[in-house]
Amino acid sequence: MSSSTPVRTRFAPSPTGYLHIGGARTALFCWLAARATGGDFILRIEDTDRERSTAESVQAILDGLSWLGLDADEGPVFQSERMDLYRAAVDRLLAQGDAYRCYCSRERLDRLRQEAMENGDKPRYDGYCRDRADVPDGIDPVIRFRNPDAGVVRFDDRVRGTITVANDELDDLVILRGDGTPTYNLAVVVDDLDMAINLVIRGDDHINNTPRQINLYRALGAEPPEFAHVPMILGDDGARLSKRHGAVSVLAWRERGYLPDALVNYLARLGWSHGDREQFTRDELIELFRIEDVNRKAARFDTEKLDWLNQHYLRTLAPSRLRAELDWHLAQAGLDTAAGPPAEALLPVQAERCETMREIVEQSRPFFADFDDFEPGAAKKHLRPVAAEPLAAVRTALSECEWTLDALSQAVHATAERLGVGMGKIGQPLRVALMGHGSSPAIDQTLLLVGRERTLARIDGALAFIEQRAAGN
RNA sequence: GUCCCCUUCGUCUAGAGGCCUAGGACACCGCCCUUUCACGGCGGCGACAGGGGUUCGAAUCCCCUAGGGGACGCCA
Repeated sequence: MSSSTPVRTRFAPSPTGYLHIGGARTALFCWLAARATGGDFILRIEDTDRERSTAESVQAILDGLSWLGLDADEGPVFQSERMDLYRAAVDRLLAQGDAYRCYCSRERLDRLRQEAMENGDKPRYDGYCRDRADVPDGIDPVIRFRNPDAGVVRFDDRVRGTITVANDELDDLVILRGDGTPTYNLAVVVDDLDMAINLVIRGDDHINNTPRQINLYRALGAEPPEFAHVPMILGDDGARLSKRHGAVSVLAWRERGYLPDALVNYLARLGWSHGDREQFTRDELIELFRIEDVNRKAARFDTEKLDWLNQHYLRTLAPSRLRAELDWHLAQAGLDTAAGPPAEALLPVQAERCETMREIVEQSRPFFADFDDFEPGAAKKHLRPVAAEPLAAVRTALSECEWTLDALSQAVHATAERLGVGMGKIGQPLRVALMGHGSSPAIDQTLLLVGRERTLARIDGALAFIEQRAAGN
């Protein structure tokens, strides 16, 4: 298979939790590999384990993928609905003598494992039931695959290179449980075959399963597809990603105010690169992505770099593309958008100074609702008696001012000039009066967004605060 | 323990024998810009895990050591 052959691949999560960051990146690589070659990206839900699979998890995975914009060409296909296929494969293996019933108890298997460990061996099934003649009563046997005894399994991983494993390292794996449901290794092989997958892209924790699966493919009379094992993502402390790291779910990053385009760019760049470039649009990724350019080392998730990318997209993406996220966050924050400036006015001024959508909304709160108190530090520094005169003066100027950016800017500057004070003496007190704290967009922008009525009322409030505090002292 | 795999600045990475006194990005530190927070501009700090080979020449090839990870389920 050349690097330009259309890739037919799949993302196959098991619905036992949310779509986490590592799974999302695997999905992204699958999607990119398919899109880059004009191939197909298929979603398959691996829910053969009925105990752990839940409908909520399926939905969470779908939601996560959809938010990221990773659309599937086929699926979701549910393994739980394809049992006939797996049983047919098992029957075939049984008939061929490549599989057999195993009646060993779990106790015996545990003992075997324990003994092997103690002897410094790799724990594996000893093949006790391989040629067993008697059929014990009252036991639902499992079906095991008869793994070849000799030789080696070799495959050329598209990212790892050649990997070789001796067959005597492999044991006879269970392919059908006692309850008649297939296990992972059987189901993947049967499905990938049935779906005509030609490139399996998955986490490198599956490298060890691959030789067994290759043996299964051959027993089923088929050549295995190609494989590409991508490295995993670690937490910022270098440890395997877990709940302990906070946001492992993709959707949790949405809540924190990150953009799908930023996360996609960041995830793509984690383990993949194209020269010195850092920023890629989706189309550029599709154009430049090649699975063999993925590197082999597990990478740490670095929120600070994501922050940088997120701000980049906040500043450069077309407003139409940002609007859905903005509205979602505005709603999340519980702001009454009718009580403030139009939402589209926020982005151009806030994106320059915020790294996340959530921050934009939080920083914009005073444009939509009144605040309760002045931030103590800012008030102490800027709402002092000396600020009263400039504030009163600027209030007068503003009350007569046309509410446009130019006019507002001029009104403030003219007031400063008339009083013979620097902008710092008037801009900061005004800012604190309007926002409750000392940071906001440029003062004219701030005035425009706060609006005339609120501006005048808040200056009055600040004036009263100054007076009250002076009296108190 | 056994097998498989990994190892360039704090982090993500470029690098496929000479272009490397190892490049970029994030972070960090200065300076500049600036009415705030930011943006931006300029500059700085900072790495080839260690040891042996091969070669005229190695971050790049080979071996060993060390460190790290993964797998070893009737989980996926």
